[in-house]
Amino acid sequence: MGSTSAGSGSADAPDGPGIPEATVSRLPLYHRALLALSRAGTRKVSSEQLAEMAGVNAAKVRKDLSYFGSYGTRGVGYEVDQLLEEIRNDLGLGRAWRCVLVGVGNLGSALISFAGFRERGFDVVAAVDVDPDRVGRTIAGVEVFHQDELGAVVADTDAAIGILTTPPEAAQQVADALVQAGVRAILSFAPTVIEVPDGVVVRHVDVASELEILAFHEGRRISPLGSAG
Amino acid sequence: MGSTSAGSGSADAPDGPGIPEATVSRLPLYHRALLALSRAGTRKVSSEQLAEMAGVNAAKVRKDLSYFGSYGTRGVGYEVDQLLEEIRNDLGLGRAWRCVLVGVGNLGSALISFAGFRERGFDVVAAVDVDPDRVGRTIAGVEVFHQDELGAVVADTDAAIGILTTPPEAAQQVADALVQAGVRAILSFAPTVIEVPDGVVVRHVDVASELEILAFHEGRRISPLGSAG
DNA sequence: TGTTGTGAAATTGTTCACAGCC
DNA sequence: GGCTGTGAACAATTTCACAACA
Repeated sequence: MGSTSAGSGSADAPDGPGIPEATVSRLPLYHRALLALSRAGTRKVSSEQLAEMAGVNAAKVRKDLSYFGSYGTRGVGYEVDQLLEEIRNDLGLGRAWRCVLVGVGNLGSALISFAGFRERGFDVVAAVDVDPDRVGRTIAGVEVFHQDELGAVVADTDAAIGILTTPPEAAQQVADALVQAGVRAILSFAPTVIEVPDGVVVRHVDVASELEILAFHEGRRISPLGSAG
Repeated sequence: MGSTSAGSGSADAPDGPGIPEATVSRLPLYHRALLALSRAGTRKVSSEQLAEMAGVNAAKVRKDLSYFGSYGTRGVGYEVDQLLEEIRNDLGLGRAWRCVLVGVGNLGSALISFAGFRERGFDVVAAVDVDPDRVGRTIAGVEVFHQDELGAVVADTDAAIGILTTPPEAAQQVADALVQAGVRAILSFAPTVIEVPDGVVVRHVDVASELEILAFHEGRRISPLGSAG
């Protein structure tokens, strides 16, 4: 997951023989849990507790963490701040990540205003749109430029991540422009497939698909099917 | 899952020995592709073409579809409208799904206003919030009630799906209230683990986690690591 | 001929269970 | 005694490759 993923799913990652993708997708859960523990002043945590907080099981926690080395103490557990630091480093959260958002509609605006990003180290440093009514505005301190200037905006801000919140028809050409501008990580909310060159990572968030998956399960509950045709 | 996922992930599904979860998560992709083909007037499609449109490979398409029976013709391909109808039924999209949204902040408001839901058969029929300033308002035709009335709102609207867009601190108690009210499918945007009884399906959309996963890959590109400590 | 449907193989991910260590 | 780290067993998923068949 892709995913999945959240509904998620992603293109090939250029990581060679490194960390399993399933493990990578759980690192943010561990990170979040450790952050809460650290803020609460907790010093030690067992794989069992961490698993509970992350909503997975303890064996998975230990296996996942083992890919990064041995950070625990047998008979004791993990030192919260040390493990947090390790995962922060693995996730590359020691720095602030600059993001450019493309498509300032309802969702795009909401994402710009969403404080949770900055807290976690992701700064939306600029936005672009094609609509002249939106260009020139400032949303939550983020200036909106014209989409034609995307290349210059990426270059000026040195953004590493593109957030794609356009309608699906525009998504591919925006992705092309982002890649052209040097962006190699894209988070797309557009419900369409995006083709990118090797080395560029795309992750998808598709809310309607998530609802459809829920509907699938809900529909099964009501009429279990089993035989048809 | 990749993404997902983008970031996704879900609780146990109550489906018995039915369709693999990985297959279920791809049905919306096929649905979307088939819808586009149907609208374009295309009558037949091969697993190869469908795979291209859905961003997967052909073997996967054939295997996935085979769980639902034989809808293709050897040497020819699949009949677009017939397959579309089949997947519509499987996903339970023949009907409109009523959704209640909890938490009318930036994201919640944006989701209410997002027309894409209704197009795909998901109606947000009511919203609730704890903030007195928000209660009583109407957003894109959707009335906002007080969260204390959640049970009554669910009962009155007969909503089957809950959309959870509260801050993480409130997520668990809202989920409890939704379950209490009879909702058995929840789409949560809150970055926290949610516990629900067996039979209730939760899917998570966690945007910050998706960004962290992108950051992980991006960080690896720059400094491949390989040896530490 | 061209494409599906599907067993079998390969790969990836999860869980078990226990040796090793604090 | 308790908990990590991990090889081995198991399960899920993907991919291969080809027989079946319109």
